[in-house]
Order: sequence, then C-alpha cells, then structure tokens
Amino acid sequence: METTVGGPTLTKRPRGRPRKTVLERDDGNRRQELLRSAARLFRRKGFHAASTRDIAAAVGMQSGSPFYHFKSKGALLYAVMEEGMRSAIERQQRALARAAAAAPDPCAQLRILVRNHFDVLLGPGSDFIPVMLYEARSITSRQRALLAELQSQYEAPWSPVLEALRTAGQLRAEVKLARLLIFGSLNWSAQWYDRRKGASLDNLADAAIALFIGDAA
Amino acid sequence: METTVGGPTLTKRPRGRPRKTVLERDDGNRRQELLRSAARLFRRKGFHAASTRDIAAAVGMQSGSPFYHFKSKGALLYAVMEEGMRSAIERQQRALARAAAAAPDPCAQLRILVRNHFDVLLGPGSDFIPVMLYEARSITSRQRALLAELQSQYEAPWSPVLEALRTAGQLRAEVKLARLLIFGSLNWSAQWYDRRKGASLDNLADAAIALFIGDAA
DNA sequence: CCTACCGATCGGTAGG
DNA sequence: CCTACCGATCGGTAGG
Repeated sequence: METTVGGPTLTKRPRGRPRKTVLERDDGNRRQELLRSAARLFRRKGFHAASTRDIAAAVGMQSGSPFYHFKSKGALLYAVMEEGMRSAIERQQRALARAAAAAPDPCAQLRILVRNHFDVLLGPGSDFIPVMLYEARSITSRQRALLAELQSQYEAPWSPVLEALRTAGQLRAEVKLARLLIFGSLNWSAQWYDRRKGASLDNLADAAIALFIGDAA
Repeated sequence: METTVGGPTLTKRPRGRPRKTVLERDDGNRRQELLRSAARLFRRKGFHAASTRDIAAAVGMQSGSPFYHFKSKGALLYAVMEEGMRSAIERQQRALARAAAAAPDPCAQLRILVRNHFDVLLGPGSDFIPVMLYEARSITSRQRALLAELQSQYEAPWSPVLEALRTAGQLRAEVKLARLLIFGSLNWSAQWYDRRKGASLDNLADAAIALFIGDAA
C-alpha cells in the first residue's frame, strides 16, 4: 500500500516524471510518432494537402503542438525524408553484410539490392522513402543537396555491381543510364503495387532481375 | 481612310467582335492558354502549391477569371490530364501508322512506342503527361476512372508487341509485370531528364530497348 | 472577362 | 504540450 501513503515519497515513479529540458527536445517517442504520422499523411495526400492539424490529430495532439517538436512544416517534411534515407542505407548495408559470406556473384548481388529496395519502398511502414521520392519539389535546394549526399551513399553499392554485369555482357545498356532506368522501374512500383494482392516482393524482384539481366554473351 | 469615317460602317471587323454565347465557352484560345499555363505550373510546383492566381497571372488574367473557363481548380487539373492523354494517344497512333508500311518486327515496334513515349513525356511542351502521372492523388476517383479508360487505350498497342517479344524469347519477364516495370522506367525519366544536357531522346530510347530486350533464345 | 469581395483553412506564435 | 489567437493566402462568387 505504499502508493497511497507518504505524499512526497511515492514509489511509482521514483523522482516524478522525467524532466525534459530544451536540449533533449529531440528524443522521446512523441517525435517519432509525429514523424510516422507525417510520413503516412504526406504520402497519402501530398505535402500541401496534409495539414499539420491532420498530422497532430492523428497522434492525439492539438494543432499547435507539432511546432514544439519541429520548427516548421517544411522541417517536418525534411525530417521524414532524412529518416527514410538513413534507415534505407542502414538496411541496405545489413542486407549486403548478411550475404557477404556467401560471396555472391554480381547477378546475385543485384538481386539482393533490388529485393532490399522493394522492401524499403513497399514493405510494412514504408512511407518515408515514397515521400522522399515524390515530394522533392517541396523542400529547399539546400535540403535537396543534403539529401543528395545520402542518396549517393545509398547508390554507391549499385555501381560496381552494374559495372561487373556490364563487363560480363549481362547488362546491355551503358551503366549510368541503366542505373537511372532501373531505379525508375523500381521506384515507380510505389505507384501501383498493392501489398494485399498480386505479386510478392520476391516475385517482383525476380521479374525485375529477369527483365534487366541477360545471359552472359 | 474608311476606318476613320462613317461610325456604324467600320470595315475592320465586319460585324463587330465574334459573339460568344454560353454554349461556345469552350472554344477560343484563351482556354488553351489557361490549360498550358496550368500544366506548366502544376508540373513545376504541384497542384496545391500552384494557385489559380498564379495560373491566371501567367496568361495576363485577373484572379477570378479562370473560373469563367473552368468551374473549379480541380476541373482545370482534370482538363490538363485529359488533354494530355488525348494528345498522347493521337501521337502514338500517328507514330505507329507512319511505320506500318515498313512492317517492323516486334523489337522495332517497341522501339517506336518507347521513342514516342519519351517524346510525349520529355519533348517540347510536355507538361501535360507528367502532371497526369504525378498529380493523380488530387483528382476524384470518378475522374481517375475516366482517365483509366484513356490510359488503357494508350497501353493497348504495347501488349501484343510485348507478347510477341516474350514468345520470341527476347523478353525474359512475364508480360504484365514487364509492362509495369518498363513504364516505370520510362515514366521516372520525367524526374531526372534534362533536355539541355546529357542524352538525346534517341539515345534514351536506344538504352531502354537495349536494357529490356535480349537476343532471341 | 474584370472588380470587389467573402468564408474557410492553414502555418505559425505567445504565454503558460 | 495546450489554449487562444493572428495574418496571410486561397478557391470561389456576384454582378456587371
């Protein structure tokens, strides 16, 4: 019964609720909830059509409260995109590391990259990258430049794989254009893929590899 | 000097300016100018970020005047999309008819379709189709259904060509998925292609065909 | 097609 | 993080 006696010595939360200073404004999961809510609504309705009120309401906040966590709507959009890219890079690196022991040939490596890309793009909770892909117009050019840095980190592992396939005669287009065309093919799937019906992500990856990669000459 | 004498008998415009009734509200080129202006701004800034005031100002109109030609901003957006699809279908049919005499094989037919698609997507005055592709969220589901009708008209000539290539062993993925992946590849070019530098549309079409189509098995 | 205008919504802020 | 609020912008309309 110690929770009902001795006012100042409650044991439920040893020192009251955790203190939040201005400096730790960024941690905690309310911010993460806002990010997820924003990603969802930015994706479904677009940046301008999704109001900060919508986003706040979706996590049970009042209309002014998102601005306690983000200094503007644009900063919230950028945070969604950056979070999406960081997570995508991390997942890609894990996928590559997981397969490294098997010493996969270039074709198998491409399959790993493509499969992971579909996962990042279409898997559960995959609103962040589509927002980045389809709302780029709504960020500043400085933000775009920062994102381009992360994007080139993401694309880095693709180039040597495509070069190897090109050399082996299994890729019939010039590497730079091939990369753009392949990414387009994959990225566009965010427009039509429906998780609840049709092909699995494995089927998709198989079809894409079959389409792009030929037998060695 | 007959233009300065005889008030009621001017010869400049025989019967005064052409009468406009409510019924012919849709003809004339002011409406076309609005459509082009809207396509340009919807593409550059997105549907919600481009105001009807911007669109009107770009053709020298006042803020309320677009609503004389279109009953709402949404109707203007849909008109841009519909005009884009009708024009694309027409151009595709002309391109196919022009080549029909040469009795092209399936691979050459695909090359014609792809080349024309890049033209529609990236050529001069090509804002209409990108708007249709990237602002689909902003129209009603009824409008989307109407557009889907036109889109399937546009896609119709692609299927037999892809089927033939598949049968000939030159297309390694199932036709339905291949079509989606190929369109994605092409459509995404609207995001990165810069008319002023890099590859020509012919180069692009060559690279795409090379990437997708293999030698007969 | 212009003038003059309205109602609604929205991003953002002050102060607690 | 909430309450209460503001200024700006925007789509749209009446009336000519």
